[in-house]
Amino acid sequence: MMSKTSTLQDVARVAGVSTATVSRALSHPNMVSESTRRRVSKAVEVSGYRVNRAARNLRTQRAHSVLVLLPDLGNPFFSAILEGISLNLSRKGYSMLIASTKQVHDSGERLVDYLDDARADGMIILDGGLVAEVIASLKSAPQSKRILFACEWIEEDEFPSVRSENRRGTKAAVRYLHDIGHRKIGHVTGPEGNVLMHARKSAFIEEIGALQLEQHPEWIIPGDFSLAAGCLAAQTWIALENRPTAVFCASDQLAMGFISELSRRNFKVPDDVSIMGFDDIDLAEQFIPPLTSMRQDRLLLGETAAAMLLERLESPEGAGSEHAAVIPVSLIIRGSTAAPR
Amino acid sequence: MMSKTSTLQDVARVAGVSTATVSRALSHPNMVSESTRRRVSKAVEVSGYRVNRAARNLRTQRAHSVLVLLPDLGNPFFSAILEGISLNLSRKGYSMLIASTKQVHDSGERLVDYLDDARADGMIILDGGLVAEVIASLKSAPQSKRILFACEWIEEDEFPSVRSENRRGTKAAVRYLHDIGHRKIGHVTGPEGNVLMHARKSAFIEEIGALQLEQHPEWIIPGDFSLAAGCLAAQTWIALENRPTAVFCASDQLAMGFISELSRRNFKVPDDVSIMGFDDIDLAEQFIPPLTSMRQDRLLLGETAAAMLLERLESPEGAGSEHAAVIPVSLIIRGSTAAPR
DNA sequence: CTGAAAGCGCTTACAG
DNA sequence: CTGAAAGCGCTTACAG
Repeated sequence: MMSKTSTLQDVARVAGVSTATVSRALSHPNMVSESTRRRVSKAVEVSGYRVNRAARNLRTQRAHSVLVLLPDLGNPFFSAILEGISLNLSRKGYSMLIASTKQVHDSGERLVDYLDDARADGMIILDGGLVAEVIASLKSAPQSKRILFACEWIEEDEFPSVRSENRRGTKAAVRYLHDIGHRKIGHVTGPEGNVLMHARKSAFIEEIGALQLEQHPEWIIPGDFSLAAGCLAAQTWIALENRPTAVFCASDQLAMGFISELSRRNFKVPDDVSIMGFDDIDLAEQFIPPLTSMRQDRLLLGETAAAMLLERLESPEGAGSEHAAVIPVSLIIRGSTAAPR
Repeated sequence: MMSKTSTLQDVARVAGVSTATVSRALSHPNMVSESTRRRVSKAVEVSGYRVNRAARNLRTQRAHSVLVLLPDLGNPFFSAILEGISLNLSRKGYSMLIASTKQVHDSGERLVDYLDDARADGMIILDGGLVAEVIASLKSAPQSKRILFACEWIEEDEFPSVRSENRRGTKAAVRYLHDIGHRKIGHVTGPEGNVLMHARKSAFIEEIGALQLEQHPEWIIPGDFSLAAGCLAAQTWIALENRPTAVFCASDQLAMGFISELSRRNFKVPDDVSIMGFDDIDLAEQFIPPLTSMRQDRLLLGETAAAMLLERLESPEGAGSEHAAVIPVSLIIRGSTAAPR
């Protein structure tokens, strides 16, 4: 091992060939002879050579890295998605860059700068709530094909995306509650304006209609995915004269907040009301009572997002890869739901 | 805006100066005249110029990015730390690269490769559990000054680190339980071999000794920071003939698992036993009962780690920056602890 | 299968 | 204060 990292030149000298040959032996092994390949790899070992990525990136005009943009780095919901993304990126030799919408915005940077300045080849956006101005700039950018949305998306279906089965999952949740005997079913929604909130809420209403169940506007309680909103929603539920016997919450955090507040007010779940969530976060299983939920496969969602983006980046122009992938969700039945009394 | 990103050359042509001057106007504005500066910045605007990072990185021999290494990307405990790191990195124009120990290991990559191949200037390691072989390779590497541990660390104090007040926090926790009247205090530990586990456990034992409280080996229950381990620990506690009246858990997840299991077995917290955790994760406040905990300022921890690393990277060689920073913890008293009955 | 040479887009001594 | 020129470490037509 040398203390100064060695270059292609060093390897070439040791191997007694040109730098071109070393480069080929490393990147396109089948373009050189067997014996050359061996001498080069020996020389690489001896000198402890590592390719200099900055040089390679400059020469090949690729960054070999992808930016993942989160609405909020502090939100643990994304960690499994990141793991999936990272897994597939590293398999293909790409690095994963992380930034949060808020920080990028605060720093005055433009999002497309990451693409423009050769820091990243593409980006995966996990935030459907980008301000219109940013979206407009992304659309008009010549690099718009290097952008993919995951988990969330934006209304105009201009960018490819990967998402969970929000609508089917919601309908399956309602049907499940119906199947175990509930006829009065409420819903706590996500934040106003959010695409997931909208998908789940509209699917909820449709399924309630399809099952010809009672509909009351006050049974749809506005929330925002958070624990705190779940607590407030529980208070709203308690204050109702005519209460639903089951409540489908748009997220597990909502459901947990809802149950917490109920328990504080001496209501029992599922005896007094069945509560279920969406996501199946790690904690759902450990909650008291264990939470019935609609499981999102966040790891697979991340893996798929990375795979789709790389396919688009590496394929020559308009390779007919799919525009949207939908990841199946699955119903996980636990103790927070039961037949109405 | 052009469809092809423009280069320094383009800007120079528009501004009617040399590329050297454009470069200076951008990087060292006070090295050029006022009027030149203005013409250049106008030309930059017109051409939509963005510096090409790969070229700059190659030329300056810096990656302008830092690798953050996590034991497990799926673990939400780290998200706030990441946010802190990212905040300070982006302020200084650095990008944040993320990888997990497991993935790096699985892919057969060596950790130092990130430094060797010019992908990152330095790294922040959030995993004190690296295998000895990897640690040895890090130590012997010429780039060992570009590595910093955060949150966790490794026993031999060779690398600079940022950590929370694990020992003081633990002692303060025990003292608090003592202050409200407990004389029989137990502890659920983190995973065997973990540095945090060791720091907290040994501080626990010391403080129990200092307060001259009862000591029973079976009151120290082995765990591993997880919810599941907390459940098991509760079973162990239930099985004891002589039970502690308060239990200090080495993590909030442990405490939550402990309480969940107790509640399943019809024990009441804090009536039957006081339980407290360590970390003060978001959920602690919403738990039933709300969890008393020792709060770690994970955001500050991350910010400090980034600041220390950058200082070392940017300062000429052995700038006398501190070797270890310790982030204060604070006691958050909630409903899961009370005076013994 | 291999080598000489050009060039990716910057920054920075060096000279003026 | 400014410009011409070298060079960071690679990869890849091009020619043989």
